[in-house]
Amino acid sequence: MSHVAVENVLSLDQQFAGLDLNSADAHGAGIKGRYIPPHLRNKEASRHGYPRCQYPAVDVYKGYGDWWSQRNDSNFDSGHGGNGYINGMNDDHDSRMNGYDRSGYGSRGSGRSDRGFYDKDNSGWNSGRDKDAYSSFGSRGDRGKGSLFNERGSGSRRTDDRRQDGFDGMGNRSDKSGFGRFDRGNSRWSDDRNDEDDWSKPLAPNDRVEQELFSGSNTGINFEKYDDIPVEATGSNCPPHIESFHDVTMGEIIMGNIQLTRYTRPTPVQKHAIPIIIEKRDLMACAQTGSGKTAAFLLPILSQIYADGPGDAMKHLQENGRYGRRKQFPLSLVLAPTRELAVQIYEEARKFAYRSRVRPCVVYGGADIGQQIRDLERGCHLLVATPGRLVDMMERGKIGLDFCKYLVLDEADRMLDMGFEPQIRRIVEQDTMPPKGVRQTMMFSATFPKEIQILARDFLDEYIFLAVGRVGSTSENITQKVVWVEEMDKRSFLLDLLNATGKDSLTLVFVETKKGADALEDFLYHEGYACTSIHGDRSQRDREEALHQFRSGKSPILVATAVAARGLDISNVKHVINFDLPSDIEEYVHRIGRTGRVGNLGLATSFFNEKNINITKDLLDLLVEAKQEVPSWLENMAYEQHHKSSSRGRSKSRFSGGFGAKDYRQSSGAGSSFGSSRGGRSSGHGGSRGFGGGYGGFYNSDGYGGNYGGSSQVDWWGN
DNA sequence: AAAAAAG
Repeated sequence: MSHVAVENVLSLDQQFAGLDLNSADAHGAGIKGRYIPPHLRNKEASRHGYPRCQYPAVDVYKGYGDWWSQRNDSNFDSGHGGNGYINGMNDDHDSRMNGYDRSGYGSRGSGRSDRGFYDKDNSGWNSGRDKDAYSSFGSRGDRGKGSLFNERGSGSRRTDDRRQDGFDGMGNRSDKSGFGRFDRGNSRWSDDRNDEDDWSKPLAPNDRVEQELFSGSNTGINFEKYDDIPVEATGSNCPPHIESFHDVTMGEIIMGNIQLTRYTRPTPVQKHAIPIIIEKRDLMACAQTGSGKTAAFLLPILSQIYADGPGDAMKHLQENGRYGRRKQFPLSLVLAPTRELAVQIYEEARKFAYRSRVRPCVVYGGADIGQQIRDLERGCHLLVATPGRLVDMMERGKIGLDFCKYLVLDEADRMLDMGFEPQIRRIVEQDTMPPKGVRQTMMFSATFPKEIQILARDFLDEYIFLAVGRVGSTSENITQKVVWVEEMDKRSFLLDLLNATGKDSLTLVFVETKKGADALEDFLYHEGYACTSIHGDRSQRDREEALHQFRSGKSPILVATAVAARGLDISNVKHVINFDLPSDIEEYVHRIGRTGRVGNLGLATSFFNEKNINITKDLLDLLVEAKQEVPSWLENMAYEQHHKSSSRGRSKSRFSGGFGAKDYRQSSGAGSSFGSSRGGRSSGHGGSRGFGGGYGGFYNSDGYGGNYGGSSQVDWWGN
């Protein structure tokens, strides 16, 4: 999770100009001619070195564009979709930097990592030079504690009230002087007491750690884009949302670390979730991918832990003397569905725990448990875990949840679905964790099917339901494309997409099976592409290495299964390709959410064919809601499907319904029932309905795509 | 029938 607020309000077009999607036709789109599938082209080129962009001009995106732009409304043509996308895919040169300049990012100079845009020197907090600023700041915090933290738990404090007690000054503290401004003389708390139970004061800074934690790049962001998103917050006495991190009291440690992460403004979900959590309310929160959910729970939870101190857990440890270390009693538990996501949340927690007494830990399967145990024994106050390894740790007596006051289910709908629910109940209900109502429970996800919401209530008490945007909707910062591609054509088409992608962009390719991931990675590798893959059958070491190679750009193409669909925050993912579409719409939402994060723009291309009929309607609805272009064939298919079988709503029967691919093709393959809603585009269209207009036209022109109807040799799951 | 998550 990374985000930084940007002052500029950028239109979508402007943002596109700032991405790699902008450069003028380079070598990609110039030549129009017969389409030659990549594997029939100059194979020699791919043998030597790096074939990307070396292929003769391929007009894929031109075709793509024709097809997209033949919509009647012209705003698509002139807007971001038409030119930006099509041209941009061909090459990227250095359009990003130019784009930044053009769109008001000029002051950032070198683009993403340049800090000139921000406060160059984030006050005494940053460098640690100004220790005085610190202790004085500490005293201010304690003043707050006297009038504020003692009230904790007394019920209905309003955020407004809390701002009266001396914390207002933080509101303007964006400059260096801010940190040192507070009464240096008043140090009776911070210096004299030196109380280990007072966790609200920052520990000494550490340049090395600070460098490690905060040197990571931060991408630009445009929150304003989200500002008109409808927000639904239901539940009794819902606390008012905040507009600034300073509108609520989170204490000096959190505020300092917010500065270090260069977050300047809360995202919409943070604006709403933070005060709710600070008020100790249970929460079920739904917010779009890439909208800052992780910080939305980490900030208020950690701030409460800092304010309240270790409490019972520490007493317990003390009473158990040196043996107390053997079993750790975290104050907060965050559960995540994949190991890599757990690690990512842990890394984020480390940032906000910097200079605090809170020690975050992470445990997950596939890694050396002895090492994890040793790390736990050094102290664990906030634990991030995947369920299986946590249960293991609990059964080994290494973790006790007796004092766990804060429970977070990240990707909550996944954590409560069939595969995980028993383990979650084992952890939350059948052990020593405080019951709901005593602990505070928070759930976050971008998707939250109704039936899972109902299930989730088992774990919540008097909760607030928060939805930022419609539940399950996608960010409008993601341009979504759906293309009809038969199984046999997928690889060829994928190569075209990859060849048209800028070298600096990361492309994430999703497949449905582990086997498929291996096969596709192998194929791409032999075609000379720098790619890697991640799936659940690979060793944990390999998984983490693959993710690292991808993140760092050494392997700008990552082939992945569902393991990478949720939560992973990888900057610079410009393109998500659903080589295989998933079978449910939630998975789709999460997958494409790996791009277009925190105000950046992204592109998602999905290969659709007769195997994906089960997702037709949900996909259509999603595209419409996200204001995306909808291929007419998809509309027609949804229509057909609707009238073929009575509506089953969104049921679990994703694979049932007696609506097989074969049936479908018989009923519509001739094209007649597929009467194109755009009429005039029918020449050369008959046998290529799937490609929709322009694309199909050229794709079929050399006969290559003529066999579009041919079924692949493999069955539904590739076996 | 798949992926994921303990070993």
